[in-house]
Amino acid sequence: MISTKDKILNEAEKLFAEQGFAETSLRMITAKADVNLASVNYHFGSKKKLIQAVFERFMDTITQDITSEMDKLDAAHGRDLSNIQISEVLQLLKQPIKNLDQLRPDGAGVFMNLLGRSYAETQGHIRRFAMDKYSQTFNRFISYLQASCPQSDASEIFWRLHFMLGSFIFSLAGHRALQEIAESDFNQSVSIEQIIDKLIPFMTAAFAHN
Amino acid sequence: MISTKDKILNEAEKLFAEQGFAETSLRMITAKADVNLASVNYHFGSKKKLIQAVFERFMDTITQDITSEMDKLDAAHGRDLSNIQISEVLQLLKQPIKNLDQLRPDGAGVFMNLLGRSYAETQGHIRRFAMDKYSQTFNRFISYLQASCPQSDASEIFWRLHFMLGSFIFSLAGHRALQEIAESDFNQSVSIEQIIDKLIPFMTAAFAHN
DNA sequence: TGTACATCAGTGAACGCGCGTTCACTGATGTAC
DNA sequence: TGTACATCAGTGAACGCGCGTTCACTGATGTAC
Repeated sequence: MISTKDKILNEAEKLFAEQGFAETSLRMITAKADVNLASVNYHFGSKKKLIQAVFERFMDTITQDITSEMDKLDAAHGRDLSNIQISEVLQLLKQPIKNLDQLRPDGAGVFMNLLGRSYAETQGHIRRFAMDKYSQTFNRFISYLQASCPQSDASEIFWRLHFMLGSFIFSLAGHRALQEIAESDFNQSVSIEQIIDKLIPFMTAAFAHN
Repeated sequence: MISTKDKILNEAEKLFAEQGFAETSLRMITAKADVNLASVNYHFGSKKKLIQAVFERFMDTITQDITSEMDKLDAAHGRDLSNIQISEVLQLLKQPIKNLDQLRPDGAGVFMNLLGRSYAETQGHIRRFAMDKYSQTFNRFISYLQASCPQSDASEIFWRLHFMLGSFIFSLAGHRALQEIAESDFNQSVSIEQIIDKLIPFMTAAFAHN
């Protein structure tokens, strides 16, 4: 039996991604989840904390997967990362994103939507919380990026990483609209995986320049 | 004297960009603009139409500027676009974005914020309206991109353009947060123009690959 | 094994509040004859 | 030039509605002695 808490989390996740945090009311969530309205405040305390819990569940999964991919990379290079390739570093993101997509229906799209909305948030309280909790994984990933781009200094890597983040969030969060256009204009049906497979070489070339 | 209608537009623009559409109430806007609450519905009909008007004012400006940059490019190449460079095509975006920034305080950030929020919108009604009204400029820009990337077919250009859009929107809409991090972590103060100057070569390299 | 009490998961109804919108109205300016 | 009427820009107050949150309560399960 799926618990009331998880029922709420599951429906909240979908609705937040589809409509945004402010546009989704607790009444919508509890109606879809078929639970009592007051149970949200019972289990989570407030709407704000529910948003954070939804975000955290996704982030925990993906950081774990990214960490295990980084461990694999370490093993493959025998801890000597001096001749690591950017393509390898970016490629490491693929499986974790694909896993998200299998974890739940349209998981990758939902997560990227959530991530984008969290960044757009007024007082960035999710961003700050994420920086705290996930900084270790984040910084480790940056160190691989630096190892593979010896020509770029730390600040340059920082900017490029965020340019890349923008592309990933924007094109995966809005993948449905893009897929529809690709379908109608070019008669071409493209999966999430294929989008990632276009994104990674595109970003690899961008990181490699200079 | 600045008209009531413009006072509303000016304040709405700022508040929408800072907090989002749903989070900004007509009462906040009219209080800041120092006009009567009912005047929003008098001049615009509804909150939804006000959002559209704010968006349109920015889009009209930037499409006009982009068009005139494209005219310049035509003139420089004597209408023969066969050996046009990607760097030229992307560079053409710089001045229009800079103009936005001078048009109003933090104009570029505000506009990119609005653009991002419009894309995230539930039923994409702004996206559809924009496609209609600005498709001519949009398609013309795509044709330059295609001329400069003869190795890529139309669908490939389409995907790359949206990857780029994501980077621009994400990093300019969130430029303040990024600037703060760059300041504190690298002791480096970066202007909007400098961000664009990092973005353009980054994207140029990405477009050029294959 | 039985009783008493505590904790947990959940519920139904109500709370006050801020929201977008509407409406009847005012006063200034423009137009027709 | 004067009068009548129409249009325009704006206003103050109220409308009903949906929101997040709270509260007193229930019933099941767990724990202590």
